[in-house]
Amino acid sequence: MGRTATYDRDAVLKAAMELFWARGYHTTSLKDLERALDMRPGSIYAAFGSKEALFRAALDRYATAGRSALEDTMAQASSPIAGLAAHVRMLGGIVRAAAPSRACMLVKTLLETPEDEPELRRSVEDMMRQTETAFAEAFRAARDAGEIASDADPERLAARLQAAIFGLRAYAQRSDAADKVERIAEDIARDVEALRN
Amino acid sequence: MGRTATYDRDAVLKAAMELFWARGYHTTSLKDLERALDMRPGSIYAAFGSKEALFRAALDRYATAGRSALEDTMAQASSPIAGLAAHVRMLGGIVRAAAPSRACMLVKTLLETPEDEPELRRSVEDMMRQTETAFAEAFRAARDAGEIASDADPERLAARLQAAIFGLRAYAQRSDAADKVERIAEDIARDVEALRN
DNA sequence: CTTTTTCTTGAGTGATCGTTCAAAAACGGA
DNA sequence: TCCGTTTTTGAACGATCACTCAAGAAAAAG
Repeated sequence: MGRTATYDRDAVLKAAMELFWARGYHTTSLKDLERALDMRPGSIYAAFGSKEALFRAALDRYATAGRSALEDTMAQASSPIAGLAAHVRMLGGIVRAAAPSRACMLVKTLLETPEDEPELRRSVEDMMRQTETAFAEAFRAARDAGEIASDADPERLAARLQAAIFGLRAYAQRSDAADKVERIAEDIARDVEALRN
Repeated sequence: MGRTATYDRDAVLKAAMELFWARGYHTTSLKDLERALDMRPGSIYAAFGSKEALFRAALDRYATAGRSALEDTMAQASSPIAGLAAHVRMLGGIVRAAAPSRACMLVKTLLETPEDEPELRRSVEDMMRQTETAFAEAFRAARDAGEIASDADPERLAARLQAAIFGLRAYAQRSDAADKVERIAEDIARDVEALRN
């Protein structure tokens, strides 16, 4: 059956994701990837096809992990609003965590992707929309359960929350933001909770 | 006195700013700049020294223009809070305006600058701090004038507002965000106004 | 007009980019 | 052990990167 691969595909994808998340797409060279993945160019191309395809796979892994983290938080929470608030507070902890970057990889990609890369652009926006839709569903559930006002607009609240999170995490990228980020996250979380009847 | 330069330095800087703002630092090549500035590499290097130096000059121009726009808005407003709210609403109009990008150039730069470019990073963060300080001064003036609560924390409010604006403009970079951005801006503006006594 | 000074031009530099591919290495099956 | 298959390796490729500099062009000074 031929030689068996020596690498763990998911571990490699994770390493690629962490490197791309930290450095962005254009500032990450194949040399950087060879080092981080401990693979030679031929193997990388046999496994993933191209730098851009690898990036997309890494980005997809990032978005999927983020969504499942949100799902877990929501499942553990006592109510939709409590879940969303807990999610925001968790994000406020990024300044203490040792993550590759404090900014969101989707936002970083959106901002560094000019309009001449339409496929990548569309992928990123799709992934953002999926998370925003999850927010909207939570707000809708909260409304239907009577937790928030019956005339609340789930889509509008979801867009606002996503924009607030984008800002929180972009702000967190500043090296002098450590103490302020948790306060901002707390403020956003309380705004969400303030929607309650 | 020798040959006189054929270009207008400020017009060139403006064109460079617009190109860098739209495409980011790493995705803008010298070929792109030659086209946008209508200058050959020798002239560009004689005038600005390096691609990075030109970028920094363009970034500085961007930040200065943004600050003076804020000052103008504040000067025209009937009160500090009214000025800040007007500023946010003006930013909500970026989706209709024909700007090089809807995202903030400072945020784009912060997110695409890895930690191995410390000087550029520090410049960007300094410029962000200047704007945040302007926000804080407005909130302090509002507090001292009795427009908002006497126990309000100007620095905290300023950090929160800046994060909200970062998020608004990052969100606005999405191609499907047109109708939502103005609503989000309106929400942020009303939050600012809601601080009033 | 001639000289002097400054600016502009654009071909060319070495380095690095993403990518390819022939050869070598490592496995399973017979 | 030998074969067939698959993976890994790393040198090499053309393209492009930021950047340089000798030569030409244009202005001011004499």
